[in-house]
Amino acid sequence: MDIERRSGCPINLTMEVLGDRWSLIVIRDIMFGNHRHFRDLLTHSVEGIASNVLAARLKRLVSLGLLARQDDPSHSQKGIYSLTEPTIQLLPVLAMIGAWGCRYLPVSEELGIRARLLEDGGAPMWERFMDELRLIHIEDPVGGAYGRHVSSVLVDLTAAYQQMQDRASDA
Amino acid sequence: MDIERRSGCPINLTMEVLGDRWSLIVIRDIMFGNHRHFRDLLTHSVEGIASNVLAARLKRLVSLGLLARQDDPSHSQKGIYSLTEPTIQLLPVLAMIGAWGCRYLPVSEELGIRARLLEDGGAPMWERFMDELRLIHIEDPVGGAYGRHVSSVLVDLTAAYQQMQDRASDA
DNA sequence: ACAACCAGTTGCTTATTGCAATCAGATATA
DNA sequence: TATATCTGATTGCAATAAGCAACTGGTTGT
Repeated sequence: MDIERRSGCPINLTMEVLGDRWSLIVIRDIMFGNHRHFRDLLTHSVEGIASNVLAARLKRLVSLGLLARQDDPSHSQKGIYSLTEPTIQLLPVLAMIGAWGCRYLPVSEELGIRARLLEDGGAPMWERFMDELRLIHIEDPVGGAYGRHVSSVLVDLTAAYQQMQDRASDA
Repeated sequence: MDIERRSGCPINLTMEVLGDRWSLIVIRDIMFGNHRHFRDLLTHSVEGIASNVLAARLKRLVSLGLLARQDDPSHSQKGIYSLTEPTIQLLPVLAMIGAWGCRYLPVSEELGIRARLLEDGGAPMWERFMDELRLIHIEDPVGGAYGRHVSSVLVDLTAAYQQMQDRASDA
C-alpha cells in the first residue's frame, strides 16, 4: 500500500497517513487500551468502529509499517497487532493532541483524565511509557498482548480511567 | 456547524475536528505561509486544493472558532482569514507532527527544512512564534495580512525555505 | 467601457465511509 | 460427534465527501 504523496511536506504526508477519522483511534486503542486483537478493537471501541473499516485500517497501517501483525499461538486464526517504533514515537504527538483537545473541545471527564495525566507527566513520563511500549509491542508482543508484563504508566492511566468511569456510573 | 461527537475522548474529538485531508493543510498555509485570502490559499497551495473544498473548509473552521474572518478594507469582497487562540496553540502539535513526519515519511528537502528548524528551536522558539502569531492574527489581523509586522520566526523559516527552493531549482 | 480579479457556487463523477448481514475456518461444549 | 460459539474478516448497498471544470455575480484598476 502506498500513500498518495500530494507533496513532500511533513505535515501533509502525516495527514495522508493518519488524516482520517479512524487511524489514530485504532492506534490509540492499541497503545492505551492494549487492545491487540481484531475482536478486542471491534467490541471495545468507544466510538463504534465498523468491522470493514477496522479491517481496512489495520491492513493499511500494517502495510505502511505503522503496525505489525503476528500470529497468536493460542489460536490459529487470531492475529496480534502491535505498535512499531514509528507508532511508539507518536506518543508525544498523541499526548499533545490530547492536551489540546482537553483545552478547546467538549471532552468528557472520564475520557479526558488520561490525557491530563499524560500532559502533567511530561517528557519524562512519555519516555518511560515509550520504553514500556517497546517491551510490550516489540520485544515480546505475545506476552505483551496477554498482560504478562506490567507497564506502570498504563496501570496508572487505566486505574485513573476506571476510577472516573466508576464515579460516573455511581451518579 | 457542529461536530459529530462520537465520544468525549480528546483524541477522538480532535480527529473529528481536524481529521481530514485538508483542514490542517489550510491552517498550515495560514500559519507558516501567512496566506490570508481565499485566492492566496487557493493559488499558492502546494497540494492543489480545489476551490469548493477550500470554501467548505474555511466555512467550517470559522464556524468552529478555529479561524476568524474579517472584511478586508481594501476590497469589499475580500475577506481576511486569521488564526484564533486555539489554532495558535496548535503550533506545538504541528511542530511535533512535522518532526515525526521528517523522521518516518519520505519528506522532501525543501519542505522539510521548516519542520527541522522548528524542532531544533524547541519550546522557546514556539513560544516566541506564538506571540508573533497573536500580533499578526488577533491584535492586528489586517496589518498582519499585509505584512506590516515582522515575525522573526516566520522570516527565518521562510528564508530557509526559499534558500532550499533556490538550491533545488539550480540543480 | 472593459479587462482582470474577487470570493465563492454549481453540476457532475469518482472515491470513501458507514451499516447490516454474512462468511468460512477454528475452537469449546455437550 | 453434533452444535454452538468465536475468529478475522468480506460483501452489498446507501449516504457522504472529494475532485474537477465551468461558471456566477460582483469589484477594481485602466
